[in-house]
Order: sequence, then C-alpha cells, then structure tokens
Amino acid sequence: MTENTQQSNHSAPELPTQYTPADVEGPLYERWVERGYFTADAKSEKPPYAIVIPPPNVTGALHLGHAFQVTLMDALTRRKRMQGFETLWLPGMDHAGIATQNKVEQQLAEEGKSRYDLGREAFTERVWQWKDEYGGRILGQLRRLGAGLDWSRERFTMDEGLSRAVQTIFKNLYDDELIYRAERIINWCPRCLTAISDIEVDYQDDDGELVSLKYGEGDETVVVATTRVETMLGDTAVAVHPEDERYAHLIGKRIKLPLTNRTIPVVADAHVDPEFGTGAVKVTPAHDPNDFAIGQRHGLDTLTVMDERGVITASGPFQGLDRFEARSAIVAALREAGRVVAEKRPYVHSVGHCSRCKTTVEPRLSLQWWVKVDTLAKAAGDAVRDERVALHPKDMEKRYFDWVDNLNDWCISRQLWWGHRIPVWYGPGGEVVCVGPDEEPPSGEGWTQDEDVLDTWFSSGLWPFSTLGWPERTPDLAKFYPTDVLVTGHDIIFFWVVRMMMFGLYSMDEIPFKTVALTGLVRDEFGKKMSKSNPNAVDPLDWMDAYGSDAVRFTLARGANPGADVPIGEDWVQASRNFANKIWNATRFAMMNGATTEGPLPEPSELSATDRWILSRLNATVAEVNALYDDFQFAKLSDTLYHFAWDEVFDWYVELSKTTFFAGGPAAEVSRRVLGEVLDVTLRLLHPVVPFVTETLWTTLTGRESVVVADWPADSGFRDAAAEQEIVLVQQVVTEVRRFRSDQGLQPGQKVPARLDLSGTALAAHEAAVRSLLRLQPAGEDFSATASLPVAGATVALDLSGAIDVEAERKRLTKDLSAAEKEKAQALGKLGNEAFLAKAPEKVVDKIRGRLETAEADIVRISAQLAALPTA
RNA sequence: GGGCGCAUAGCUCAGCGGUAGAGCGCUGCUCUUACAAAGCAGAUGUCGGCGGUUCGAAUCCGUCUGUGCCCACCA
Repeated sequence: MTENTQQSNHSAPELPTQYTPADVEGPLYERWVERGYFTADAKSEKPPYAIVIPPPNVTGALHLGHAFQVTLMDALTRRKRMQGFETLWLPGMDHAGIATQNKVEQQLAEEGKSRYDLGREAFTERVWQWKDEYGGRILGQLRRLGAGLDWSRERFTMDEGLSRAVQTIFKNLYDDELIYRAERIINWCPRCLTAISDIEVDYQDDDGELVSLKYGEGDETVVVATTRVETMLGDTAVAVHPEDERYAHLIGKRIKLPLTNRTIPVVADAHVDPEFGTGAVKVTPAHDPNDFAIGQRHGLDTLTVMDERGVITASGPFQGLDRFEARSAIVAALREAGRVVAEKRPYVHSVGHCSRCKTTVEPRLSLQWWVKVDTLAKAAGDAVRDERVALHPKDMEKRYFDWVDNLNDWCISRQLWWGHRIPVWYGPGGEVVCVGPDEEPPSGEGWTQDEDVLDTWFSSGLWPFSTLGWPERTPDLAKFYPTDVLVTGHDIIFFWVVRMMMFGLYSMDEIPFKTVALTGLVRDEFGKKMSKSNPNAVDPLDWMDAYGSDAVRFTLARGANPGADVPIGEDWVQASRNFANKIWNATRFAMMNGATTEGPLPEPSELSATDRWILSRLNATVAEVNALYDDFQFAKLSDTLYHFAWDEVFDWYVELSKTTFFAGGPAAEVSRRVLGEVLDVTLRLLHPVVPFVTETLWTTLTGRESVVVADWPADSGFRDAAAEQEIVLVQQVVTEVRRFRSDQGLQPGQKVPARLDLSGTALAAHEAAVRSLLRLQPAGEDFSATASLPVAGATVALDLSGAIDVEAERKRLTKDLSAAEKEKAQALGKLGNEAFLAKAPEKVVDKIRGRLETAEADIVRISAQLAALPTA
C-alpha cells in the first residue's frame, strides 16, 4: 500500500478493486517494528501479558506447524495488547544440539571430513559460523507471517546469558544432590555416538528373527530364545522363574556357554515369564536394561562385547564384525555346533531407533550424568493437580499425570561437541568439582573438564525464565514471570513442557506459565500427516506469496479446534484469500459512500431498525468472540467472525443500507456513521487473526495511526431483540420472493412491477429496501397481479405477465405444503403425548408449540399461494 | 500388553439429550452501479453396526467393527 492510504477518510480514497497482499505486508510489518509496537516495557504500569515462543531449531525453516502455532500466539498477544496489557511475546532459537551437529557434520562429510579432523574447538567454531549464516532464516519467515515479536529481546539458548543460566541451575541441582553421575544401561546411538534419553528413542515394529539356542551340556542343558544372538558372547547367566519346576534342578548350577570356554550360572529371577518361549532367558547385563537389572540382583559380571559403534570387541572369530554381521555369523557358527534347536522364525517386535537418525539404538553400559527427577516431577504434577497450571484441552492432563507419576531419571549428558559443556572438572586424584558460572575452574596439573555437553532440552527447560534474565533478578523477570500462556504441540509435552515445569518450579519456586494451550499437528487436506520429511509437505512461504499471510493465518486459525490436528489445503487458503478480498471490497465500498468513524454514535432513538439490528448483532458478536478467545477456541471465533462479517454485515447490512445512502439526507448521515462504526469494530475484531488487511483498511477508514494499538472492542451491552426480529422478517420476505423469482426463471437483474401490501407489519418501514433488493418496480396503470405471495403477514403481488411457469410453481408449493402438514402432524403428536408434556421442560414444549403455529401459518400461506396461481 | 481418542453431506470438520450444521466442492441463473477471488437461488446425510436408558438419542450406557495416537523392561 502506498501513501494514499494515509489520508483522511472523507476524501474517498482510491483503492484498487482487488486486495493485493504483496504490496502491503512487508512495509506494514516494518512500520510496526519501527514504531516499537511489539517492544515491551518492563517498567509499564499496565498489567503484564507474556508468551515465550517455543524456540525453533536454528537448523529449521518455517513449516506449517510453526506457522500454525505462531498464528495462535500472535492472535493472543495482539488481542491482549489491544486490551491494554503490557504485552511481551519473546522470540528466540534453540541450539538443538544433536540436530545441528548432525547438520554440520553432513556438510563436513561432503568435503570428505569428519568432526575429528577439525577437533572440538574448530568444529564448534564451524557450527557457530553455520548458525550465523543460516540460522536467522526462520526468524525472517516469522516476520513474513506478521508475528508481533519483541525483537529487542531475541534470545538464543547458547548465548551468554542463557549459558550462565544453564551453569547456575546445574550447580544448584548438583549441590542439592539432584544431579549425579552413574554407570547404567543407557540408549546409545552407534551412529551419533552419543547417549540419548528414553524419549529420544522411537519404537517401531521391526521384522526380527527369534532363534532358540541350546546352552549347557548333557543333562544340564537349557534352551533359550533370543532375537539378539550377537549378545550371547556377553552372556553371564541364564535366568529362569524361581517356581518353574522344569528348571528347578538347574538353579545354582553352572552351564557351558556355547562358542566360548566360559560357564555361566543359572539364576532364579521373578522377572522371567515362564509362559514366554521356553521360560529361560539368556542374561547379558552389559547390553540389555532388563538383564542389567537381573545382574544387579544376582551380582553377575557385566561383560561388554561391543564398542560404541556397535562393533564386536570380544576376542575371537567375531571380533571386528558389525553387530548385524555378527548376528548372522554367530547363528551360522551355532548351527554348525548343533546349538540351534529351532530354526530362525520371523518375529515382529518393537525395536528402538534414534529419533534423530533412525539408527537402531544399542543399549549400552555407560557412565553418564543424570537428573534425579522424583521431587521435581512431583512438584510438576502437583502444580497441575491443584490447578495452578491449566492444560487445554483438559483431557491432556491425564497423559501428563501418567508421565510425571512414572518418570525415570533423566540422562542429561551427551557425547557431542555442540551444546553446553558440563561444568564439572576432574582432578588428578579423581576429585570432582562442579563449577558455577562465576567461579574459576580449578587450576593446576591434571584437572580436566568433562568432555560431554548437556541434552538440548536441559537449556530449553529454562526458557521461560532464562530468557527474562535469570539468574539475575531483572525487571523483565519481575514483570513477566510467570508467563501467561504456553502454546505448543502435544507431541512435546514430555520433552519440553514437563522439563519447564520442573525447572521453573525448582529455580523460581513458581510456575513457568498459567496455561498450556496444546495444539495438534498440521495435516494435508486429506488428513494425512504433513511434516518436513513427508513429500506432501507444503512450504508456507509459497502460499503466503500466492495468497498473502492473512490467508494462511486465517485458514490455520479456522482449523484450530482445541488439541485437534489441523488439516489445511490450498483450496482452503484460497477461500481465506477470498474472505480477505471481501473485507477489502466491502470496506472500500463503504468508504466510497462516506462511511465515517467521526463524531459520536447517534442515540438508539435516532436509529433505524436496520441500524439497531446490526449494532445489536455487533455487540453480541463482540461478547461471543471474547468468550471464545478466553477459551482458546480459535476455530469457532474465526468462524463466528467470518459469518458475522460476510453474511450479516456485508451481505445484509450493506445491501439494506444502500437505499438509505443513495436517498441522502439526515437518515443517510446516520447510517454512514453506523456503517463506519460497524466496520471499525469488525476490523478491530478481525485484526489479531488477519493483521495486514485490517491494518490497511482500518487506518484508511479511521485516519488513525494503527489498529495494532487501537482499543479492543468492548461489548456496550446494547441489544435490541425487537429490531433483530424485524430484520429477520425482512430477510424472510426477501429470501422467499427471491426464491420465487429464481424458480420462475427470472433473471436476477430483471425488473418486475409489483404492488406491496406491507401494512400492519413491521416491514412497512423497509419497503424501499425490499423493493431495491428484489428489483421490484412501482405498479403502473396497467398492473395486473399474476402472482401474489403472502409472506410474514404481508403480501407481495407481482405482475409477471406470462413469465410464470405455473406448473413448476404449483409443484414446488405442493411439496412445501406437504412438508408443512407433516410438521404439523409431528408437533400435534408430541403435544398429544402425556408423557412428553409431563417430563419435557417448559421451554421445549413452548418450542414445539411455536413449531405448530409456524406449520399452521405455513399451511395457510402456501394454500393461499396455490389458490393465487393462475389456472393454466 | 495397558491407556486415550475418533467414526456426522463428495472432502475436511463443528454439534454432544429436544425438528441434522459450516467451509470447500456440486447444480442453476447472473458481470443486478464494492467485490465473478463475486451475487442470488438450490440439491445432498437410515449422524459406523447392534442392543439398552429416556416422553424423546447423532448426542448418555453397553457391545461389535474400523481407525488414529500415547505409554510399556513383547527375552
């Protein structure tokens, strides 16, 4: 949009007949930012409203999932800003440890190098370079969407302040003995070469093979079944159920392990299910979490037979083989030794995969850092249980509780280079010192820092307060913590929401947010999952280019039923674009006809019924939209606005007002002011969802600075039920006669002489409008009524002089008549039912009575219409 | 193996105890002095199956079928 939109509304600005978002959006966004609309003031007296954005990965490009959540957050904050809150929506990015490291390693691989060729320092330097070069992309895309983020407060999980926060909480947790180091079986990715936490493992059903193997010699043999033959090299026991008669004689004895010269004990452990397989289990404590637990209970050795890449290290013929090669090689060797008693049989079982690279996870005994979660998780659960934090939709709370009530300790160390290095130092004599952010690391010979970095979710767990300056007591922290709403996908409740709850409650002794609004996933128009890895994925930028940001936003908002997945297709974005264009043209028309927002709104006594009707509906819509916003019902509020604006304001009010405008005079002046008011309020209501088109039109209409900082509409309380009923009557008459015209094959524009008898009805005042909408001309001298339509107590007589298809009309009316008679019979049946009258609430009975009356009136009306038809 | 959810118009979804709704699509007529990215009119559903509760059920209960998601130490 150019300079001409900035002039006052009285000069009827020239706007093109089509809305072209591309001309408007970029400059408007820049203007908003320059004027500081999105910059929060911690010293403000206004009540605070804060949202922190779920930080996208630095590696990320904007996809529809982001666009969706960002649209909702933007709508929430824009409305609150208009409502007079000191609104902060804080942007930032996540360093996304493993994801980013993988990305840069890929880039290195293309140059034929690995991270080890560079060394730790040079490698992380390279990642920072990468981040500076590509990392800002997604933030630019958020601007394109119109996201009203406070760029002066942009944060990054690896920036200095946030790193300080990480070190501080690590030290605090360590001192409180909530962080510890322990050797356990962890999930290990042999490709990423790092430990990953339980929730970073994706389980999927894989085809495997179950092999039955005979262990032992002579009378003392036992058959075990396994899908992981290669781990037999590390077996240190066979376990059976303590009460299993079949194996009672073996318990406590040692049997020979095939392919080795070792013997292993048979132990009794209740973990073994005697019903499963042979009821005997091989035990490999170093390579299976269950076996590790059994080993702990029975004091078994742990024998590691594989290295970090999944290559066999046990000396012998299999040494140096990859785990899967080893599997077939060992099966072959066992078969040769006559140890395979039942051949491999296909077996589908659940196998863990690295959520980053899909490599099969290898359980591995390893020394790692852990967060002890019991008290933290308890606090996180309690905060939701006693309703300090609300989850929307509420049924998500069950999932949340199931998780926090059954949480295992969290493995936080990662064998990566990109991330927050663990602030722990080891001395030459095995001393361990945890160093806080302001402390010097121990100096002297032999002190080394822990090589590992922290799980990326460790730092994002601090996001709601680290971004506000914690551990410093900053004005931002005082003003904006706890934040108000967290908008995020239900798929990261466990990764992120729970961690923020635990850390927020621990560090701040206060919840991190009051409400969690959980969203679903964005899907394509057939309900198929759409993600960046799927071929049906759409780049939202393409749609924004083609249809405008408002169209993409409105489509997403309109699909946002609480917690549910959002389907989106190009046709729907097009429809939203059409809506934006409709708003554009309706407002443009209104301005061309002098709609104004200047001067006081006339008193109801000065207003026509049409004006009172639309103002009544307007205020009801304000109330409804407010209630829906407070309940995060974006789909419903968008739909409500769509229908109010398009159907009621644009299709009926504007059309009904045309006669008044064109007639001129004081009535026209009043109506122009009302239309200005209605558009002013409607544009303000629409602004949080479709910011660009509303800003362009509102500033032009009102001549004021910006709708971004305009007041949010308040329900004045004005309602006029009588006017609403009156307009419903007008709509009925108009629709009825239009249908008649359409049925008769009259062209929409064809003028028809008519005599209207509206006396004694509320319609009398609307004759001019009705005539105009129905293209009815005054009846002349030679008027001859060929059709007479009694509707709503009035009569509309038309002179169609032979244009009528009498038979078609008779058919239609006969059909309507039988429908009305059926309705009457149904209502009578109900009202004659004693049980119904006795038990149904009064208002339902009244409704049925009303229905009966309507049906009877319809019968009279239609009968009259039938009688009025000329005979052929 | 446990838990949660969903099955409503061709498609995507609202409705969740009182005569079946929306958007898109579809049919017909129109460039009727803001908009054809539009206007007007219209058609379309035994609300997954079977039982039950109720005066009344798409809506509550049971059950079956189909489908999706989450959790779990399925050797």
